[in-house]
Amino acid sequence: MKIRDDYTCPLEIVHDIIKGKWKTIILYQMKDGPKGLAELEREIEGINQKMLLEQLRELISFGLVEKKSFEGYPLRVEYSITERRGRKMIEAINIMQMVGVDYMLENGMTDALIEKEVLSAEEVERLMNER
Amino acid sequence: MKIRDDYTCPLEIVHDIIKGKWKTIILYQMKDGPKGLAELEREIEGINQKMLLEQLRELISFGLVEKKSFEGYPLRVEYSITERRGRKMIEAINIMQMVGVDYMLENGMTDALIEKEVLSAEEVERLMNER
DNA sequence: CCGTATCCGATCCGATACTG
DNA sequence: CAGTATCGGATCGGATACGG
Repeated sequence: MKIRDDYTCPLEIVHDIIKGKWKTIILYQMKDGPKGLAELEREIEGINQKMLLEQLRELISFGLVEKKSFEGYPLRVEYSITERRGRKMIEAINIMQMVGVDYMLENGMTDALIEKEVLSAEEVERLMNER
Repeated sequence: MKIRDDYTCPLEIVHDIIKGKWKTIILYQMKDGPKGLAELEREIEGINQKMLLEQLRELISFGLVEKKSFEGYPLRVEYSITERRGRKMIEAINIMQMVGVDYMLENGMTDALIEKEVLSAEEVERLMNER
């Protein structure tokens, strides 16, 4: 990943930070605590190891994720959100999650939300009534 | 832009909604009121008309932007943030803007922030002290 | 379980030319 | 001022194979 030095505005940097299909999802998955690599790969539907490592490396280089390695076997590595910038980005991702949910509610994708356990049937019900 | 129907989570949709180099910047530029096309093109450094129209079309199709055309000459069109989903996304973008600023402060890009009038010299000073 | 390397099609995006 | 069409290089992302 090339780090440029001619950014014209902060949002251009943020785009570099979270661009790609997986970055926000990876961050969101780590919001409740450190995760191992295999764990992330299991929990994120459709990702493969190459993409996961690639994106994690970039997130680390931008100071949103920290990596901690443990010696000995079995090998263990923990990836986690950084306290300052990572946490802040999670705030934004939480809002974006709401926007995505809103879109899904509007477009009759409620079943998917319940199946994937993003929301309970009751929560979907409540949100639909609020709209 | 292809609209898929097999999204596995809300954030995957959001990624489709704001992906690309320009979407967040375009939205941010409209946060204080409707904008014409030429106006946006002038204010967003580095964008060209083709990209602008392309991205606006996608933002409209996802319900984040509205377009209003006026009859007669000179031609006039207004693009604006939608009240529900667009406004919500602006909340997230505001936070992302802060993350970008934080990154710039940490990496000695303060001059750029002041030059582009993102922040005043005083605000930069204050934020640097907070860190 | 963790990480690296390569290949290759899909897409993104910038330049440019043209219309109402 | 607003919008469309096309072309080609750069980048992205999925599959797959291999090494610590």
